Amino acid sequence: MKEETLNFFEKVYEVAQQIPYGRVTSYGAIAKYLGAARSARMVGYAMNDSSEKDVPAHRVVNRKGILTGKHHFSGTHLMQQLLESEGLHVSDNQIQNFDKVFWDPSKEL
DNA sequence: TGGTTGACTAAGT
DNA sequence: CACTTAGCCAACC
Repeated sequence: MKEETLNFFEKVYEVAQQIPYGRVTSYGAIAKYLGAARSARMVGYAMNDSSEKDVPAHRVVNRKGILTGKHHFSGTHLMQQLLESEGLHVSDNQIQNFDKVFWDPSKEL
């Protein structure tokens, strides 16, 4: 057995890792998929450990498509660069065509 | 056990 | 349309 926490956070990582390339989702969408729609804050909080996980945290933004968590990344624009590397368009910390690239786990899964 | 925290969201001003 | 306030809930100390 792994020493994984087996808690809410683990679920977040599971879903985040399933985000397809070139797509993004919101904290609330993940939280909702986990059955805790009102725990969107927990999702972001969980992403704090994403550094040690294989979680593409850069694909997770708030519901407006803004890179709210970019501040937690190593570089200032690392998160934006990662998204642009996936073919996304980011401007002023906000993902362009957010509704086009939005990936809802509740619908896709 | 209880209080603080936080990468959110919705509603109000 | 932009900023402020309040509600939310699980993890952490």
